[in-house]
Amino acid sequence: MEFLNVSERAATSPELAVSTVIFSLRRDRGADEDSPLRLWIPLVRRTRQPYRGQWALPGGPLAAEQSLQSAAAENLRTTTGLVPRYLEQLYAFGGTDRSPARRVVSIVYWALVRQADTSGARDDRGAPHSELIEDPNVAWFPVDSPEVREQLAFDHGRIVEYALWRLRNKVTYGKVAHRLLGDRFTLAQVREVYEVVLDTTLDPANFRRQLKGSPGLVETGEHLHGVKHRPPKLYRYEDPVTALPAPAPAATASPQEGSRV
Amino acid sequence: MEFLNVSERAATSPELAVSTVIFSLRRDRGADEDSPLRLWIPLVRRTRQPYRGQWALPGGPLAAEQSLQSAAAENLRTTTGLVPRYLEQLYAFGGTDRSPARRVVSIVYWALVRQADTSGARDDRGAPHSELIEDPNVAWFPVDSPEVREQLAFDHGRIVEYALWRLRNKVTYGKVAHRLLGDRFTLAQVREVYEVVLDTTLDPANFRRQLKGSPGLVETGEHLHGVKHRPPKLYRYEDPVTALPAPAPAATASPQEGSRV
DNA sequence: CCAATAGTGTCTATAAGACACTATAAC
DNA sequence: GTTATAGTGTCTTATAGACACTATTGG
Repeated sequence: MEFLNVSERAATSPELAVSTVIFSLRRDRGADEDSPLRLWIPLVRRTRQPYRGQWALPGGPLAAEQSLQSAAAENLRTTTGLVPRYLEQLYAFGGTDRSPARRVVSIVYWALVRQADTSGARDDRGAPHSELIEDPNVAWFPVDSPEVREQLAFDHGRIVEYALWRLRNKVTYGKVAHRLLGDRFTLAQVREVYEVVLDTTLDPANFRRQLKGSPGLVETGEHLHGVKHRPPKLYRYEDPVTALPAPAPAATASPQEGSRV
Repeated sequence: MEFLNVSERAATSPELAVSTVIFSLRRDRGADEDSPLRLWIPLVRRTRQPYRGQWALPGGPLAAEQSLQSAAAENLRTTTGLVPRYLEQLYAFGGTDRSPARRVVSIVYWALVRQADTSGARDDRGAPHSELIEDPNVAWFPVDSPEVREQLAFDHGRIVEYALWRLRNKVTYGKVAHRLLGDRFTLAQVREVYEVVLDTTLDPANFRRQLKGSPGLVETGEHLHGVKHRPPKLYRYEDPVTALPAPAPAATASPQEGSRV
């Protein structure tokens, strides 16, 4: 019942790991403009037992002097070569039967990276999208693919499912959708993110009105050209330093997270 | 980058502890019916360094084969002799500077226990409320007392603040208020819980309408007597087995929690 | 011109809040 | 009877959704 008085029991305490569910938007490889946009996550192939050869979330043990969030960011950088546009703690998974090997408690984060940035790794057919990272044991999969839904190591399938639920919630009630886009975006692009994430269709007129009412969204004065119809306005989000999102828990829903790193 | 491949680094991994913020409603000790209802939490006085003599959240190291949730429930039982009416994971706190001694990652839960049940310990003036637990190092404090807001060990003050924010959120959007009451309750009692937790006043008529529209709430057919006005109806919540709250993440906002243990 | 999407206006259904009103107990 | 709270009815206002309509580009 003593708090932090733990040294004498250290040997019996479970191991601690940090993993990250990283979401990004991509079109199928045909890459024609009309192919549907989907949510993808990067996975790492396990090279040891248990679950050797199966895909798992990027993660690893927590180093002695590393904060949880920076460990998650490092998962991301190591796997994708990228920096997160959004990073938030998801949950601590601590069931005693999570692994057939030694017991591990996993603190899981979830992250958003922008569309174009996903080019840093190979997709599931092994074709590299760029030269950034060439690890054959890293690949991107659609979240609704059989590999993700049925084949993941450990309890990672359930973890992804929960992360997806959380993402949908945040998109609905918060304003994280644009973190999957570039700095400047049209309202239609934001709507498409909503539609992909929530797997639904939204009325363009009503969506526009609602989004334009949200604080921090400003017109850039620029327009997107090259489309075969009226050129839409480009928007951005105000620098969060200007419109500070409230200190500590209040609006963030987590004490120190929700950062645009 | 390997998941669960941690044995060789075990010695450098931080220690793992579980703590619990336990909320209950009580009136001030005068106990006359008119004294205001407030939120209280139990604290444990530290008997060792660091922060020796100061109050801290109940908690301790995670045993090797214990689940996170059962560790939290055990915090609760050991401190208060009670079983939680609601128990949910709050957050994993893992800053490297949380303790002047060895680094500890704390997975924190929050719990609700019912009003009458808080009699199992002493209050801050040392007067025991029952014979259940007689530990002089355990006491209940109002969450808005200086001891809780300014004097807690480690980062526990911020943790309580965040737990309070989460409680307010859950009360607003979810239906946990009745977990602070007995099995049968009047709508006015539920409203009082809302008012205490959210620190506001609510229109009785509108609150009633809103609550009666919530699923699972049923009349017992009984009335509360002994009041000096029209006797209010008593309600209860339907057995959650009958009205199952949805499998897994969906409605719960957490994968395995939100339980009425 | 047409096709396609951007962007506006407006009607409706629903829900939240304000608040008047009736009902039933203790005294 | 009075007082106090239980419980109902109803009006106003804000908001979400449906959907018609105009605007501006490429071809």
